Amino acid sequence: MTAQAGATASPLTERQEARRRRILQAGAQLAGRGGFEAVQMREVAEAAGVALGTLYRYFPSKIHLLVAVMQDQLQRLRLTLRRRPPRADGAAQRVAETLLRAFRALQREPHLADAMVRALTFADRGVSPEADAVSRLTTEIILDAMELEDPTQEQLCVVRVIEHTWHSALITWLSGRESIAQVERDIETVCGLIDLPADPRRDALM
Amino acid sequence: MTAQAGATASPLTERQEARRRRILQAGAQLAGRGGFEAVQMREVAEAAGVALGTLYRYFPSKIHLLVAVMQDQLQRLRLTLRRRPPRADGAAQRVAETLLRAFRALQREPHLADAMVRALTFADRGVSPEADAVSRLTTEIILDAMELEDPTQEQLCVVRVIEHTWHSALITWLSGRESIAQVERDIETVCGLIDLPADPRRDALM
DNA sequence: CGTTAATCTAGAACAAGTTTCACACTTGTT
DNA sequence: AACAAGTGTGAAACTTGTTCTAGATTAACG
Repeated sequence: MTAQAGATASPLTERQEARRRRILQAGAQLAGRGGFEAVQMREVAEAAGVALGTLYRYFPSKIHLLVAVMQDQLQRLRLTLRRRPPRADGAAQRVAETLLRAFRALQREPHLADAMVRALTFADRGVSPEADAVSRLTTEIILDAMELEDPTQEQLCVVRVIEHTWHSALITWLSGRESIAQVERDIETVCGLIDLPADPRRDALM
Repeated sequence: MTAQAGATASPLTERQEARRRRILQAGAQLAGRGGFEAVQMREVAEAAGVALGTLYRYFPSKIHLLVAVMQDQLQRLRLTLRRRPPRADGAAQRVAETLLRAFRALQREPHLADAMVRALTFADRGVSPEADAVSRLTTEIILDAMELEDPTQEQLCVVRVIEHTWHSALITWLSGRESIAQVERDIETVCGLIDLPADPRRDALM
């Protein structure tokens, strides 16, 4: 349990910030070729110019490292989306467009996608905080697309289901069990939940 | 690539069938305590009374083994469901009831669930056929609950999305990021897709 | 039976994630 | 400047999945 894990820990000197960034970059680069298994901790350490022990001080496991890479990529995606938001009408359309755009981006780097998504779904309780950060980021990206200020419980639940579908569809695509077209249709299908007419329980909770 | 992998390979003698069964049982038992990481191949081999090399001849990796365990459990679940099918009215309700029942069963063996689900989502292209078998079984269980003879493309797509949600929700529950109640609501929410009227084409997304 | 191929066993060896240790380097404090 | 605490380094060790090898056992077949 190192201190750096949380965002609120000791503020990291400049050199440390640089090291962290070099490590993330090395990880992403190795992941970009070869995927999950090509990210070998010894190689990451060497490529980043740090000792193995140092790598483990910054990221206590390979999973932590790759989840952090994913967080990084998601933040980047979010900026891109802020600059060029989806313009379709209807929340469902905009969410679908957003995820399909993200999917297309991942198709350009399938190995990187493999490493990140496999790490995320393999993460166990020890990586909860970091995996949760990724989940929150994803949620925010979807809520941004919905242009929703104050989501209800039901809406949050729908967003969760969309996220589930997103992650699991990526997994099946990456493992060659589902085609790109199928993933796209899955995404469109699950986005249909957004427009689902109110069911009885909704009134009670609003 | 051993021959036994496919179901159509050489028919396995009685002793071999018994060995295979001992291995699966040993795997399930170790998984039942300790989860994924407690399933150590040396221990599985010892508990099953076979040499390590033999274990690897029957199951070419730990992932293969655990996916096979999952297949076994799913077949068992299916028999149970055949004997006592869900009786709610409405396909959506019956599917939800089925999955909630399965979820409750998994809650009784969370470690086993952990091992199986983690193995399934971690499976890469090399385990495609086996993972696909699990997927087909799950699909059939859901279709059984829907009491559907001849599913349309759209219905199959909805079933896929339900499966995605099911797997990913289990993952988040197992890693402590989502509560039992949330998983239950996710399942009920995604089952809402079943009753959704077939929607008009929309492919002008970019 | 005897032979031959396949299978099984025991155990060593290898690979990659993780831990540990002894030592050097920074950094903040007085 | 001196020192204490924390941080980084390099290398070795440890763990567990996986592979390999040499010999014993089994099964199939003449």
